[in-house]
Amino acid sequence: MTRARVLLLTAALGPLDYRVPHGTDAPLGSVVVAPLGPRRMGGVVWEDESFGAPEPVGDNRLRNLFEVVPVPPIAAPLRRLIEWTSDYYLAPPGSVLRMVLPGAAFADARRPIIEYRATGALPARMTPQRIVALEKIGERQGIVRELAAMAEVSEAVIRGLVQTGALEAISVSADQPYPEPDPAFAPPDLSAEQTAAAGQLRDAVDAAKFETLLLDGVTGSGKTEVYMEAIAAAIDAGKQALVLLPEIALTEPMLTRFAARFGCEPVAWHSGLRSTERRRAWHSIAAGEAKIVVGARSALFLPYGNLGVIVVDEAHETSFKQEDGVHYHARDVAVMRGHFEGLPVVLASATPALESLAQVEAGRYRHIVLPARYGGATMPDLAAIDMRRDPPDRGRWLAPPLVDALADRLGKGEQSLLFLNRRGFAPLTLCRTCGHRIQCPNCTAWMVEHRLVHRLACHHCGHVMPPPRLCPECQDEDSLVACGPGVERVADEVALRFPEARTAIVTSDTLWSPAKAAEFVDAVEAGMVDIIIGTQLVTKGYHFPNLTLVGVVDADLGLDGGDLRASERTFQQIAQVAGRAGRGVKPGEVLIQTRVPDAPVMAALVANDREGFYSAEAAARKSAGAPPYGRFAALVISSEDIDVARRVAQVLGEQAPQTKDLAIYGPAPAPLAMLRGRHRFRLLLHAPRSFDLQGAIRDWVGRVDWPSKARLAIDIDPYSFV
DNA sequence: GGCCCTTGCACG
DNA sequence: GTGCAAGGGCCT
Repeated sequence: MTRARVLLLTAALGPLDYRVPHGTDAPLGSVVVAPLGPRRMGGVVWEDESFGAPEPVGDNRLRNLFEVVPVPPIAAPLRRLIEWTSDYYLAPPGSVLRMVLPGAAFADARRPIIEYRATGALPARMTPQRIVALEKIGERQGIVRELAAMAEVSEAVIRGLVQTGALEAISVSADQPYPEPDPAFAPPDLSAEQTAAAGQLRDAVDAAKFETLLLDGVTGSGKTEVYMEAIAAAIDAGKQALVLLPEIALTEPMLTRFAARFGCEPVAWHSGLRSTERRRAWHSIAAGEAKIVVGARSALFLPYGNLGVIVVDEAHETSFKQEDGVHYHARDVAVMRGHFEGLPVVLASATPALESLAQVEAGRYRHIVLPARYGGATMPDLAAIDMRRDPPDRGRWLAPPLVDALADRLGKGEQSLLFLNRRGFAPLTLCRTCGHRIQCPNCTAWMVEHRLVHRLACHHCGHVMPPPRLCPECQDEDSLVACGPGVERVADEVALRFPEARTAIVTSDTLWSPAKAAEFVDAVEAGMVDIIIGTQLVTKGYHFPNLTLVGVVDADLGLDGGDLRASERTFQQIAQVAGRAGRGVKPGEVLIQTRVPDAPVMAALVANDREGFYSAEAAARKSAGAPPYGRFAALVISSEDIDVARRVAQVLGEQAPQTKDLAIYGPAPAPLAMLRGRHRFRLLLHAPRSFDLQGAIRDWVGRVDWPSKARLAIDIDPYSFV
């Protein structure tokens, strides 16, 4: 009789033993479906020695596996990566496995899926819901659930439209192959420096050995063209290439750039895919057929059949750190994947993370530098506007020098970008009469006014409400005032000052789909936009040659909050957005509005002194024992019942390990004391690099018994301190 | 005694 | 995660 130990797709369980039915073959790594109580559950056949080698269960308790799923087995290096991730981030292995095997893995790729799209025929009975639904769906297609989500109506409305013939069924095949990218399609015209860098990357890919390469080039130096050569080398060798991007919004323009270089679009992987696309992509990736995959961090765990290189673009971006579920950092796990799979990992950035530079210094990463912009473009001029000396008018946000500069560009027909990392119209609504501030009922956060859609919204839980006319506290009429600026308010000011200017607001609210993102790029490239007002969404990736002025509306915004990376993040964000200016023949100018022009980070930006900033920041981190020279972990205890959360946090605090090297702060209410209706208490751990932080946490948490109403989230190497 | 709700635990 | 059984409270 054959047994198989199976890691199931559930967070609650370790590996369980099953019987392999006669005539079935289930080698290590096989993807299987197993019985679990009354349910069927997916899993992977695993080594007996893993997860502390639990005792095998008696033969009499074994149940038969239901089936071995006809997909390629999960290879040993990926199994090791799953174990490592689970171990390092103290996450259940089943949760990590979920990222390797999403539902799409179990869907039969050969079976077509029925999607629906509008026929243009209108139903005899038109209801308001039906009108809205058809309008929102437009030309798009999808399964019933997706269309209902798109149209923000119930599935019944969609089914009704199918009944009346307003939507027609189309059978979509999920196993059509993707077109093959051609490495020789449009080889780029590289500068000498780019050629040298590309050569190093190509050699690393050809060597097919683990190595981490930090591709460090100023904004506009053509890093993308360089790493595309590494990808070409992988394809030449018959292998796959993975490119990780920090945001979904960047994938669409990147697909276009890849199509220009390789003759066809690569395969995209991100949370916005429809189920048919997801199924097709997963199976093609697992089969080793999808040659280039461009995706968000979740693409990192997919079971590539034949991976040759991983590129992490904008590798300094903190959005690579997952903040819920498994708290992994995709940049760090990418390096581990390279280690287990024996392949090179390229980290590309104009403003590398201090962590990456420390690895270069330690001799673990190879440093490849592109010091100059491509095609003779010069770096923009940066200057600070001292908001204490040159304040904007009352109730305005743009200082006179910035207004003058905008007027100048408008006169010359050049484009400008105003950067403010704040969505909506105003971050706070206040009652002038009683001082009441409108807060989210579920979170310790203010409701943010979004005037374009006439709503107040919580940016943490998504709660929305219409803006009240009366103060909810004192019932006074028309006493509520908006405090502080968001991008919409800056756009209002621009419209007031320059009524003739054509503006575009760019945030996740306005660029919520790939199509919208493409529309925006087209409009700017066609010269249909004079002034872009945007959040961090516009700091990266875009190349608009006619954009010559960047205004940073509030450079100090990221500095408060006591985050250990606040200075680094501010430097990176402003250097990145500054990099949008002067990418063509016309030189760029960057004006930074700040109240603290003497702060080291502002001074370094203006003096274009990256080295100085990094070495001062590194010294400060070193003396504080902060990352990358020391380590943090956060334990967040949460419950809907504040007393339960407080009590559990208390008990956990009392049981804390007492070790010389480990400092424990708290428990204290987390900075975001309530989130999505759950009260939160936090313990912050700080230790030197050499300390076994995970081991200590494992022992500690294991000693405390846990009431079912309280939840514990463990965040190793946290990036968010709320 | 019977019914409902909560809690704890097994699930191989 | 989810289903089930046991335990406790409370109504009839």
